Amino acid sequence: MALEHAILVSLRERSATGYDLARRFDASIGHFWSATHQQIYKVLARMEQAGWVDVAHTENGGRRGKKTYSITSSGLAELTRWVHEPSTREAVRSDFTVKLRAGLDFDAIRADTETRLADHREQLAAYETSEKKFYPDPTNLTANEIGSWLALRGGLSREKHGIAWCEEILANLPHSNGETQ
Amino acid sequence: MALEHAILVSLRERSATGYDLARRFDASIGHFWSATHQQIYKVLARMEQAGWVDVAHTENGGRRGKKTYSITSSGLAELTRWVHEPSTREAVRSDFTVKLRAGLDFDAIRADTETRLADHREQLAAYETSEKKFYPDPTNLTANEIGSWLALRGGLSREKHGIAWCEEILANLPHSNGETQ
DNA sequence: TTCAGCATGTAATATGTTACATGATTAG
DNA sequence: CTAATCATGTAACATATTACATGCTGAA
Repeated sequence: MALEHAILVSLRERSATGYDLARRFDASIGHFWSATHQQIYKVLARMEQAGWVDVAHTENGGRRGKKTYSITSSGLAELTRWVHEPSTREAVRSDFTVKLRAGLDFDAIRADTETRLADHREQLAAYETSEKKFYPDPTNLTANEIGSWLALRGGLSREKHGIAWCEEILANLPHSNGETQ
Repeated sequence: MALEHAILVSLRERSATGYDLARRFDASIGHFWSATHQQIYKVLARMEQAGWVDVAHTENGGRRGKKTYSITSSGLAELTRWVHEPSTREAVRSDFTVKLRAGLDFDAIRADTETRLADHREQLAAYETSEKKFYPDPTNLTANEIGSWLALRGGLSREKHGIAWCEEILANLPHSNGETQ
């Protein structure tokens, strides 16, 4: 139910094509909501029907024109309504933890954990760079910036937790030859 | 793709009916993989077709008998195969963060954050109780227990991160009267 | 001219949620 | 007898993934 709302948040920052949105979902917004371009196009069509977004067509001779979407007042009203709903608990689905819990091949888990640890470190470094670049003085933010900064802080915290957990796993996992039953 | 595998892990610990599994997914396994009974029944039927589980019917005069599922050697082979696959990055989908990023009504976000903070604290306390009860001496675990203990440690870490982030939000969120644009 | 990036989508499939439905057993 | 828990499912709908498909533009 929330891809719509993530798109509205993004369009409120700047109008965009479906393609632009897909790129944003690969980068900034993707840090807390993931979506593919196929899903985005489907949802945009639905949102247009609902009147939450307007479309500006750019005809360019060729067959298919570019479509630039922007948020309408009705879209903003919907976003505001939704922000007032208490948020649902996120469903936890971690296949990594299922694998860990299986206790079936600690060498495979170890390798997997090392990959994840490297990922987390890379992501943490990217967030730290973003924070320095966009929020060098967090004591002095506009109302608009605070939400984005706190979202970024959540990402930083999440990666740090992920790193600490991976390190704990690596420190405690015994070595094995395949099955450990 | 992993509900099957979460079920296999659970059945490997002890055979169960769909109903039993649903309860486990509300409790222990649910801490890292959530599923409803409807979804579990659908997937169990598919797993039976695939030969990953066996069914023992308990006829009890009445119309519908109880079905007790247990893992087969083929199911264990599949689980082992899957554990060796590198795990996929979990798709992040946090509607709370989308709301935060929207920057639209900090009082609503504050209330939401307080609810989440209370949830996280409750969950952390539950994990801490579990740890004391089931793993009083973590330096002395069997191979089988280590995976479960590390999964629990991940839960503890996740809740601690959640608490710290909520506290940071509450400390930094300004007060507002509705729209803050 | 070829390849990367821009730009839009359809189709098939998989997965998950919500609402609805049934009936047995057990504890108060 | 009545309510909770045990136990199994169907149906409709919503959401997301994967594979496929098309065509333009600009740089090397």
